[in-house]
Amino acid sequence: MADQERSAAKEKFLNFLEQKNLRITNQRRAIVETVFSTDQHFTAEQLLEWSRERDSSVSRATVYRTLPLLTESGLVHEMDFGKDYKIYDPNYADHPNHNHIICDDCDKIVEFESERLETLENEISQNLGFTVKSQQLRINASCEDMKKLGACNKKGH
Amino acid sequence: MADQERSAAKEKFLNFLEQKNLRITNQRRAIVETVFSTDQHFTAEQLLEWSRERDSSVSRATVYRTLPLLTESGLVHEMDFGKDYKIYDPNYADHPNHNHIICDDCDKIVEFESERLETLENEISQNLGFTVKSQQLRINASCEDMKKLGACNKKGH
DNA sequence: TTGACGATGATACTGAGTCTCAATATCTTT
DNA sequence: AAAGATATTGAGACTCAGTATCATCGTCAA
Repeated sequence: MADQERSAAKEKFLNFLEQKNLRITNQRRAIVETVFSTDQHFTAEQLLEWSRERDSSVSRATVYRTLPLLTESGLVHEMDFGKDYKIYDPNYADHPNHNHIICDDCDKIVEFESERLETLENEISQNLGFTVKSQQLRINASCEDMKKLGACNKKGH
Repeated sequence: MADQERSAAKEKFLNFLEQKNLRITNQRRAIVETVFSTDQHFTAEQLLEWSRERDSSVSRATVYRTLPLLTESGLVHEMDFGKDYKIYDPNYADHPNHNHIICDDCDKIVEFESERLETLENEISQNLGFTVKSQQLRINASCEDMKKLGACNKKGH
């Protein structure tokens, strides 16, 4: 993500807070700066750790209170890959409706978008009497790298 | 699910246990009979409760130990809809690779299958250097029923 | 019947996420 | 700048699905 996109996202979130009559506190600033200074997916606990490096007063409660605001603003995407923790994507505004392929062997995550997929989803939903609000496609797969190395099956992890 | 399919699934699971040199205990029998006497999706806690109606000696630990065997056997499908508990589908052997539309307003869950979707998934994965092992598409939507009632937004739940 | 060992229930534990509440920070009004 | 209204905070208790432990029990083959 380019620098100007990062500060744009930060700006948008601060506006979002303002619109909702929510206050811009030092802790929220530290969290938001952390979120939009990386392209990586992260967990709530990681966000806590990183935010504390900027402002040691940031608490677990505040991180968990701020995450729903970030997703509500549309700038961050919450994902559940069936692990016992959620994963957040700070790069969401730039490519919404993207999906994930996860390599079961090496945990590599690749994102992709597909208009044909979206069209198909809308078509199927309409036939069943629904209107799509959001969707999440997860494909678990094995990747070429792993096949070249032989079936690794997480050995050595 | 027809009666003969139920007993077929039960039979298959008992064979599965035998093949793995695992023992057929009263508790496992109670759990398996519970699983294959319903078409409904269920949680682990529900399965515990229902199984105890058949055999009050069934413990939470045994239910949680048996669920991985049921999914490993391919007869039951484990699903994660982003809630803090998992949902199990005892009807999996009859229609694998099916997907779900969930009404955000009334929690209705509808299943569907689509060959076009499968084809598209394989195509996309191959282009990115992956081979599909499994997939899960979840569409969150609002259903016609809810729209007729006006935007309910979970009021009254 | 006996012995090997897989399976069991009770219960302690884990860990992500939520809730509570007294104290504090922010913003507005004056 | 001070005060008042109230949103926000951190610490820590709590929740709850799921896991681990361990002494005891049940199953099956010999």
